[in-house]
Amino acid sequence: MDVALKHFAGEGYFRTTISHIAGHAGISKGLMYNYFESKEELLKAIIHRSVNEIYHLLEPEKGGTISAEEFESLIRKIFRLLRDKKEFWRLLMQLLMQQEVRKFFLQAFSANDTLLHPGHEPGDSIYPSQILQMFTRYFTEKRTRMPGTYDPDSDMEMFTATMKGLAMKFIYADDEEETDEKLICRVVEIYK
Amino acid sequence: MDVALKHFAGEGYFRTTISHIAGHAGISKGLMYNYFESKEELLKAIIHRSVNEIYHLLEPEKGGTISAEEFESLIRKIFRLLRDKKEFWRLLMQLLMQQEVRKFFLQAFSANDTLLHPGHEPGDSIYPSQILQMFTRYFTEKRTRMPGTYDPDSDMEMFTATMKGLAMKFIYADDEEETDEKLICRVVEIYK
Amino acid sequence: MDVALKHFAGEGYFRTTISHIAGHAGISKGLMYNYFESKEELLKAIIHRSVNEIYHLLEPEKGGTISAEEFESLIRKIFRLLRDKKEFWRLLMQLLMQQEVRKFFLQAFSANDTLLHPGHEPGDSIYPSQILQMFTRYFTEKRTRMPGTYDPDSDMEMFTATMKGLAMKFIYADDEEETDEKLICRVVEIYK
Amino acid sequence: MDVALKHFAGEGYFRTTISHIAGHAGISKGLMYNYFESKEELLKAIIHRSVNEIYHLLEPEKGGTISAEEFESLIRKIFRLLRDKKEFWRLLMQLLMQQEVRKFFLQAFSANDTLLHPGHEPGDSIYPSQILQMFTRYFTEKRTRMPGTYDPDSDMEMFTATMKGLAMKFIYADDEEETDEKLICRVVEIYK
DNA sequence: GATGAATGAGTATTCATTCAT
DNA sequence: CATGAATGAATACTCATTCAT
Repeated sequence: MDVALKHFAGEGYFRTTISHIAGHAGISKGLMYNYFESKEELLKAIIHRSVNEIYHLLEPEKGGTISAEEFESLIRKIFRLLRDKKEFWRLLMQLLMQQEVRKFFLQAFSANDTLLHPGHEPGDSIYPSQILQMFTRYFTEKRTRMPGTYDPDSDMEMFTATMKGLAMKFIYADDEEETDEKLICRVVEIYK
Repeated sequence: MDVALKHFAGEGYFRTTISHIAGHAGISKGLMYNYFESKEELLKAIIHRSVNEIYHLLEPEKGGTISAEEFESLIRKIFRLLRDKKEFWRLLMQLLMQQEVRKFFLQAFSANDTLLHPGHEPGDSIYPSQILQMFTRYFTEKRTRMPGTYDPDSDMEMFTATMKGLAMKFIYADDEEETDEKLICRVVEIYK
Repeated sequence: MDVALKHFAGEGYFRTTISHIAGHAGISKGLMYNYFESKEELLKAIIHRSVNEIYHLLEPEKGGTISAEEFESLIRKIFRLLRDKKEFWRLLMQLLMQQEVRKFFLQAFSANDTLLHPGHEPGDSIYPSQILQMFTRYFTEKRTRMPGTYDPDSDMEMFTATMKGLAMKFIYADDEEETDEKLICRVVEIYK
Repeated sequence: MDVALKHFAGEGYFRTTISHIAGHAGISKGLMYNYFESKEELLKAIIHRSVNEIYHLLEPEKGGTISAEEFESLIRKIFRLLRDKKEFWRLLMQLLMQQEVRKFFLQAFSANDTLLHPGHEPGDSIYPSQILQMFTRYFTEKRTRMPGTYDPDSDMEMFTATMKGLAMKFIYADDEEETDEKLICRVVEIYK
């Protein structure tokens, strides 16, 4: 699965052949099919695993509202996740480029879905949408601290966009730059 | 080329077959090869065309420094470009998901390259990097207006990230939302 | 289709590879897939064709009751069909050895089915069951000619069995024996 | 072997995988190869066993000529055999659909062959051809009882065909019908 | 005896590409 | 300009068979 993820992320799911993966993994083509019923099943298994890991790491964030400190720590956690699972995010981005897949994920995104929540009881785990709601709530409550013309919706949108842009930057950075720290600080500074 | 772009963008370059394109375009498979030497040539032709169109639209922006008004109009131009060429950007994003392609574009990005500058004499046209340099210059000069702790580099990074995030949002929006205006205003407001 | 039928009938559907058929037909493997979507589709096309031919030959037999002369001519027609389409019958027998296929054909046998009646309007063509019914009627009416202990049901069963046994003999006869004439005469003599 | 026979007979020898048999037999794939050298060996073992059983049941019939009573009892024995070993006959039929196999069996049929006479000394056991010869003799001698135009050869052929047809009927009957009795009586009545 | 991980030759199928017409 | 028949290399997948444990 590690070898497969690496190649799926690098060359793309379709361009990567089972033979190629098997070869690089040091096993035979046939053995691949002892473990995974098909190429697609292999892909799903990889996604399952990564999604599971990510959810376990984000699980503590569950719960309701967050303080400014928690906001900062959550953002740092997210960026760490982007770095540590670079290959998975690259694969995911690539898959999301396909209309069909995009639709599927959009649907699975907010609901209790077995693909995104494998092995969990409904209600047990954290959903992507929960993270988003947390931020929405955070910006809404921020208004009480910052009266005046402050607009939570607009802030949420800008924050989301900036996070996405930075995510792209981090995911596709080839080297292990340390300069990101400044950017993370900047995000926290602006949106905290 | 229109039909091809549509399907490349929607289902992906690899999943789209020449037969499929020909069928939807109402011509025979064979005729495709009268116009384009190969599937890859077709892809390049599509990219050429779109890049050309985009460069023509951005050409006036060439030249040195820009005023605050020009900054706003440039941003609006960019967002218009994202909207109008949605399918091309989707295709481009998808291609950039492949390491190999990414490397190629990264190299072609800053230099005078035939792929990105087809039919143009070297020096004739605008380069992606020129647009970026323009923004860099804009934020550097902004310091003269905003003395104090203002950091141009950091602003440039945040601006770039936000723009990327918004670009993603606009490119993959399925419907023709009009609500974007508020976001564009916000960007201008923050970074102008 | 002729080459395919020959090999399907001889070596069996599963043991016959597409490559083998293509090779013997003097065309490439790929071209096979221009004509038939899959191996199974090829099989179906072959069956369609033969079934069609057979139905056209039996069509005049349609209609209600038959005289003793018609009985004899029908039997002769059937034996001619067995001889002329030997390969098709071998293929069919072979397919019917599979439970699954047997079930399918049993169902399609008595009803208006597109597999067995391709290109025909419902009611237009003759059904296998119609031939059987014809014989049943024939034996029933025979009682009026042969009063006493004569049992039409039993005669029908014995006749059917004998016909099946002779069919097997004819279908799997390797050489073109002419000695069959005597047997056909015997059947007519006994059951007429 | 029982499990294998069942699946070979139902789905076909080629479509039945070793894994499938092993799984249904509750043992591992590997263990199969401790017992049988190959899939083909397994097939042969199954045939050996069944052929042996059948021969043991028919052994008493050996010897020269038979009376009318023995004729009837032999026929009943044959039908019982068809019923009791349904699955084996289905498998055999299926194998005989292949030219190659047909040739092989045709040759083994009349001679002393290890496949058909496993564990027996030459001359020890009964051969299929002996049964046929017995019937031939029976019909020949019948002429002494029925002088006139009676033709033993023709009777033998019709009898064989009818038996084959009935055999097919019995082998492929899904349910355990009891109505066959009437048919058996009819055969005896006609050919005795 | 028993397992199941491992192999590799084989098979159906796809699809970009060519080319005679 | 236009067609579509034809090709063949590539690819996912299957399955009988082996073998270390």
